[in-house]
Amino acid sequence: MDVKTLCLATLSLGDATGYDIKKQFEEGPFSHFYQASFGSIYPALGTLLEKGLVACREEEQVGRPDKKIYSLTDAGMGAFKKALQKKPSADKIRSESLVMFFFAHYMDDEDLRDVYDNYLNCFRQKLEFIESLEPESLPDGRLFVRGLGTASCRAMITYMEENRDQLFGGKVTEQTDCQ
Amino acid sequence: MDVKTLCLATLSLGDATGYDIKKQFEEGPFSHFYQASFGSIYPALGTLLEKGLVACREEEQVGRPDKKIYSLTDAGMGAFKKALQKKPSADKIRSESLVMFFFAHYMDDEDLRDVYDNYLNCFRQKLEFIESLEPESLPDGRLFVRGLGTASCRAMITYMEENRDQLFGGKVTEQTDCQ
DNA sequence: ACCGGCATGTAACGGGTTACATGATTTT
DNA sequence: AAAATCATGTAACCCGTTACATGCCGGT
Repeated sequence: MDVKTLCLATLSLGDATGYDIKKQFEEGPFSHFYQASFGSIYPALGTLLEKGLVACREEEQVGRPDKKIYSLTDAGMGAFKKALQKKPSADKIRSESLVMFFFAHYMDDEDLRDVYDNYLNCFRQKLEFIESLEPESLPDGRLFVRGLGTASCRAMITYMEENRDQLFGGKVTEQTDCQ
Repeated sequence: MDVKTLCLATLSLGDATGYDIKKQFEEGPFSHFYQASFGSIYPALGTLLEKGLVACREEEQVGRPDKKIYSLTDAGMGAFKKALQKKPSADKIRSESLVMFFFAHYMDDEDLRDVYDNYLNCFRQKLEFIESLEPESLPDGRLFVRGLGTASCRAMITYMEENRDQLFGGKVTEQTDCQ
């Protein structure tokens, strides 16, 4: 699933500019399982426009480039639904933090503690964010994804909190409360 | 963290050929959080050899190319430890299945059920595999990673089983037991 | 005075995947 | 007879990130 398809997906939730789409990738409900940068989004929107899968209306602005508001065409919606029919590929995960935990014995205690604190914090923030999405307003699929997100974040947080000592190999390490 | 570093990581667990390393990426304990193909591994090993970070001894074989068994040099171990000191980047996740659940309302029930069954199965298999690694023989870090893996797999499986109906929007759908 | 947010875009670069080329041996 | 496993490697390609270019406005 490439950025083009993800743009269609985002636009199915409402009209948006390239800038908006980028923001949705880093702050919106997709942020957990997908990300993309300007360098891929703008060209993608251009291609989609050529193919007639999105429409574009320009809104003049003073002092900054005209806003190009994209919206999904019927053809675009069709293309998106078609993309959803393909067998999904397996999840692709790359976690440098897990690699570091895996090789914890080669690391300084201080570095390891930083990685641990940071990683735990990530999940706490992610959880907080996901929970901030009001469940009442979500359609079934999004509710399900929300539930999966909270469930797995909670599991990670709980395990990390309960097994902190295991990672630091029984050595007595001071808590890093501040920071 | 690029393939070169991951090759060093793999070799720190024992000598291996390019072919072995590939297998470890798809079957070994890394498979959950990293993957790589021949097209990246062989060139990576070549570069590492040039830089003196790995050594290579050849073993003649009949009927197939000579086996090139790589091992980590002291310099290689040093480079790997250095790589572990860098601040890890955030996890990168791409899950087409989650995108599909998110947009479940645009999908056929049959396709959706396939995606659901498949995804659930993935986690069951992953869990089974992780649990097959004997905890006694693992150093602390690997034990911790193993624990995180089981915890998050269990959470996903449980949530999916308990909320199956939610995804299918209350519609009565027959179980797909066989297949 | 400077930084962050808004807003678009391009070009260079990096990195990895896919597919190809080769070929014996074992399993189905 | 076909497919999978073992074993290496290359080249074309895809896709995406990073960095750059431009420029105003509002807040600190």
